[in-house]
Amino acid sequence: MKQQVKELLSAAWQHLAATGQVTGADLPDPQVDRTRDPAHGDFATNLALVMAKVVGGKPRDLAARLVAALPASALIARTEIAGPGFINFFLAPGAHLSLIPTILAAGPDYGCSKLGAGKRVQVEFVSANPTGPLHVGHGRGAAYGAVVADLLAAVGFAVHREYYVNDAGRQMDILGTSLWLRYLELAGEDIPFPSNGYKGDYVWDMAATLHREHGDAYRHGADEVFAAIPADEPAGGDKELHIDGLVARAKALLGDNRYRYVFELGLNNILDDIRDDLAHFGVTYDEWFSERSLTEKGAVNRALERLRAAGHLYEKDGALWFRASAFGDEKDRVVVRDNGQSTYFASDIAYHMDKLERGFDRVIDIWGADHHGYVPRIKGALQALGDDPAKLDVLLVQFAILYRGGERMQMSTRSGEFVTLRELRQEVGRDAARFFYIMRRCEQHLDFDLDLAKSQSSDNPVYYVQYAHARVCSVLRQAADKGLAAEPSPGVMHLEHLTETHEQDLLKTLARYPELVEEAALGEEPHQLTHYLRELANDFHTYYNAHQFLVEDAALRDARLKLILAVRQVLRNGFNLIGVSAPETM
RNA sequence: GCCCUCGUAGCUCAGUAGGAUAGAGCGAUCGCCUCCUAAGCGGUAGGUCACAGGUUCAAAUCCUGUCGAGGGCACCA
Repeated sequence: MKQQVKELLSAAWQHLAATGQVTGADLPDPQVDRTRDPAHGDFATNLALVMAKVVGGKPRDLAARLVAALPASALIARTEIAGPGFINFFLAPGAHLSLIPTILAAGPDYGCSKLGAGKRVQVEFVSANPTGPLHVGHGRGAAYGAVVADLLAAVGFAVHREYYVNDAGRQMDILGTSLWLRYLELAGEDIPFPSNGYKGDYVWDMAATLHREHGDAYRHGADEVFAAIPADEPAGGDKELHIDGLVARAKALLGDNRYRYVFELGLNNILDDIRDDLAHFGVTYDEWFSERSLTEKGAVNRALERLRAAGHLYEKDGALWFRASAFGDEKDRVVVRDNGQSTYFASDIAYHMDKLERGFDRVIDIWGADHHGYVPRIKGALQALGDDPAKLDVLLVQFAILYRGGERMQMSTRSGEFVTLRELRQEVGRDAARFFYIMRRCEQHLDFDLDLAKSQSSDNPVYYVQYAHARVCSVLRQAADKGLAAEPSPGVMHLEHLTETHEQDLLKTLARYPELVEEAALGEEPHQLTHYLRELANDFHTYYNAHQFLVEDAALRDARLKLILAVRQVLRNGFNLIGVSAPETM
C-alpha cells in the first residue's frame, strides 16, 4: 500500500522532471508515512519540504505541482496540501478491501518478503559457557536472538543460527575440577571446596553419576590432592592461584584419559541440558560451534599467523600482544599468555575470521551488555586481518531484573543461587516468558514482573493478545455449529459490506503488518511485534464489543467472518515470529 | 578518571535515518453484559520529553555541555 503511494509520487516527479518543471535534482526514495492524525489522511509525504531547498522554490508550490502531476489511481480518493508543504493522501473507501483475499491466500506467508534477496546472515546468540544451566539473563538473549533471526528469515535473508560453545579454556577446567572434587567428597574424602569452584547442585548431580557408575576409579586421597596447593582466599591466600593449582593437580593425578573423561562428562551433561532447555523454549540452532575445534583445525594459529605477518603482534613481558590500540581499541590486548596458553580473545579472533571465511554477507553477534567493552577489539582484529569490520554487527542486550510481589529479586551467580531459565519457564510458562523478554527494546533494562506474567487477566499482554485469537476461533466454532461457516471460496466475498469504522480501522492495522515486519527486521527490534500484536488485538476486541458477527444477513455475515479470519491469520503469523502459541481456547 | 547505554504521564514503557496537536498499558476516576468468552469495551484526568545552550522552515529525535541511573575499562570467560 505504502509502496504504491511511493510509486505514484515517483511517477509524478518524473513527469515534472521530463517537462522541465524541476531541475537540478534526482528523486530520492520518497519518504511516505502513515499519518498519526486521520484528519491528515492515510499517508503523508514531506517530499516537497525536503526537495524545495534542492530544486528551489517554495515547498507549497512544489507540492501543488507534484499533486497536479500525480497519475490517476483508483486507490486514492483525494489529496491535499497541508501545513508547510505536506501532501496528504486519502485512500478510497474500498482501498483496503482487497487485503482480505490477499491475506487469506498468502496465509502464513503474509508479511514475508524477498527484501533480503537470499543474502546469508549469521546470527550467533546465547553462547553461554557450558559451566552451568542457563539463567534468566541468558533467557532474554535467547528470546531476542531467536526473534531477530526469525524476522530476518521472514524478510528473505538466508539465516544461520549458531551457538558458540566455549568448550576450551580455564572455566571449563574449573568446572571439571569442581565436578571431580564433589565426586571425591561423595567417595568419602574430606574436601575443602575451593571458593572459586562451581557450587551449584547440578555439579553434585554429575559427581553422583560419576560415583555411581565408576565407584572409586577416580578416587585419590585428599592429602594427595591438596599437597602443596597455594592457599585459598578464606585461608588468606589467592583464590585464583588456589583453583589453578587444583586444576593442574587434577590433570596430574588423573592423567589424560581419566581427566578427559571427567571433563567431557561435565561438558556433555551441561550442554545437553542447555540444548534441551532452549528447545523447550522454542529456540533452536543450525549449528553448535565448538571453540575447541578452532584450535584443533589450526584456526587460532592461522589467525595469529596472519596478524603476525601483517605486523600487528609483538612480544612483551613474556606474552604475545595484539596491537589493538592501532585499530580503535583503548589498549593492546594479550593473545598468548606468558604461560603459553592462548587467551579467549585469540579464539574469538579465529572464530570471527572463520565466520567471514564461511562467506556470510553479514554476521550478527548478540551479547550481554556487560561485554560491550569487547566490541572494539573484535572489530579491530577483523580490520587488522584485512576483513571488513562493517560486516559484523554486535547487538547488546541489557539485563533482565525479576520482580515478585513488587520486590526486586536478588540474584548472585557467585553463590550458585540464581533463577534458571528452566525455573522461569516452569513458573510463568513459555509463552509469557518469550513475550515478556522481547517487550522492551534490547538496550532498555527489562523489569520482568513475575506476578503479571502469570496473571490470567487482560492486564497481562500475553493473555490479552492470545484471547483475541481464541475469540476468533470461538466465533468460527459457533458459526460452524449453526451451519453458518464462512464461504470457503475466497472468490465469493461481499466485502463491500465492511463499512463500519471499526472494520476500516481493523483493515488499516492488518495492512500495516508487512511494513511492520520489515521495520522490525531491519532494525532488529522484536519489541515492535509485541506492540503491534497488542494493537491488533485491541482493534479486534473493540470490534467484537461493538458488532455482532453472526448476523442474519448472509452477505454481511460472510464478509465479517472473512475479516476476522484475516485477523486470525495475522495474529498467528505474529505469534509464530515471536515464538508464542496461538490457543484456540483460553 | 576514560568509554558505552539510558533519562518521555504517579508506575512500566512506545515514539528518535528531524515532521503537523508527544502515544499506549497499568494505576486513578466515571460508565458498558436479556447479545458470538466481561480473560472484553468506552469516556475523563494526568507532560517544562532530566537540565542548559546550539543547528533550521521544523528538535523528544541531530550537536555541545551539565546533572542523574546502570554497565565496562584483566596475561577471566
